Amino acid sequence: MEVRVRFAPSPTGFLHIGGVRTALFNWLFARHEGGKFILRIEDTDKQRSERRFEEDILKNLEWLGIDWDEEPARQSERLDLYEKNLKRLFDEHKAYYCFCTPEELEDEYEAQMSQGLVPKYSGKCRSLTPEQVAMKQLKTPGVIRFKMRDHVVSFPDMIRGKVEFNTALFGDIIIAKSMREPLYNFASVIDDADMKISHVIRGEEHLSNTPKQMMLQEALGLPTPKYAHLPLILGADKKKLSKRVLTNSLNDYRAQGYLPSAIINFLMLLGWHPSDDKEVFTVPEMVQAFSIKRVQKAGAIYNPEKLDWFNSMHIRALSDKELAEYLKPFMPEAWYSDTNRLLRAIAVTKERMKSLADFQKEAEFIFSIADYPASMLAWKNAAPAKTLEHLEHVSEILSADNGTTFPSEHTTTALMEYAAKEGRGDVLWPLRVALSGRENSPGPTELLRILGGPESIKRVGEAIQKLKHAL
RNA sequence: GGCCCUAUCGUCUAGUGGUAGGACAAUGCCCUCUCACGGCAUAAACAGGGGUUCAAUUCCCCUUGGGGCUACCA
Repeated sequence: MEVRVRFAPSPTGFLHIGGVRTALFNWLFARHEGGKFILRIEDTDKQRSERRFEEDILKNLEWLGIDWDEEPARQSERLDLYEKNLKRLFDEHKAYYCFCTPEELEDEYEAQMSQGLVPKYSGKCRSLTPEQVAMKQLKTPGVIRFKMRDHVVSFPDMIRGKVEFNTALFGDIIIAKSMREPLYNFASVIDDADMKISHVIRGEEHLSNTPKQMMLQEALGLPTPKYAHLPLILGADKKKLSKRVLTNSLNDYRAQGYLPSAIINFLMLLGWHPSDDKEVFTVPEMVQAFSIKRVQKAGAIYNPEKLDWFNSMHIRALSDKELAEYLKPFMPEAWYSDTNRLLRAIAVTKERMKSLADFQKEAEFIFSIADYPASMLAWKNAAPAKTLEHLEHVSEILSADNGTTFPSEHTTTALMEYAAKEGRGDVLWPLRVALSGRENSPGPTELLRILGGPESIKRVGEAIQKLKHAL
């Protein structure tokens, strides 16, 4: 049997972390098995569905590298199919119209609860068909219910093992608002069958929908796919990361400088673990290693610090050139004009970045030095006059450099010998501050290499002037 | 309330019928002119109670904790 899975988001909000995780596990499963990954937009809720959210979902999946097979389907464009199946249910007396008002239902439920019963719809208007409804010309819109057969449904969940529900506790569920307004449980069942979905991999919040959907499958003579219910991703408060909250949108992660592969790597390890202790994966390695057997059962709390770590690991795994491409939106255009200088800047800041957004502040001084106080040039309690003397000597060494690449080995050696003689801190600290204008920066030799001879000599000269003014 | 799922360091987790390993975070030391990186080290967990067993973190039951569902959302 061909493996066909689907990701079926409802476009009622921006793509968020939880959605990505569901999509990811489906995608990894499909790619690992050599199957198909189908995208289905579940936009039956006309009030809340918006086209911009759908576009956001597609755009971000694409950005993450989660690619789909076949043209994405939209449920709002498949109403004929649902209507056909709804008619069939009516013909076979398995569905009926219900005109109870919410108030009536609430009264009924309360009465049941007061008797210690489980509240459920009793099915008092069980026989109305669409024709009768049309004839009656009722004013209230009504809903379509499915006659739930009392039955103990049990199914093997690929992650949890055997799961059992008693459908007698559900009552007759509402499957549509009208013949052309299907609801989730119904539309989803029809589509999974129509699209020949072999495995339904979804969040645990759907676990209790499964028996309802299986009863619908039974009533319509449709096959039952295999089910796998993923543990939920929880926030620090242990509540599920809700799609209705606007935080955790992928757009935010993208804007904050997270790499797609880092997000995917992080999410994969949230609820899944390989058989060894490997943690940092490339995407092909993830596809290769994934197995649904090793998915966790309990919910996992989302830990942003570990995401940062994955991001820094994935940033380092990139070549300088690749990183430059990713960095493009995170730097002023001017920085991009000198490719060689940019690449050198990236090389030296690469392992200092937790996110792409860090690049600008880490590399800023390379492109233009900020003003700094003369006092910053002195190492610890060194006398300004002494610091000046060191810098002047360093300037002489640098100016004498006539090698092809700066700094030449001769220059470096001279510098280090001088530093060894006069005290490393006393010489290297002022040089480094002169070159970077900052208390914290990469080392002086690295800086000389990034900046090149003329710029280095210029900056040291400026530092000397600063000291002279201060004296 | 009912139904269902679930339970190893703070967090993500490995693991086995013979008392626990990794990672992130934290702390300390080393490297070092600073920061970052790196290296080394420390602290840190089997929710509780019953069984089964020579032996239980591991198997079973109960309790407790956490979560999900209980929509004319998905």
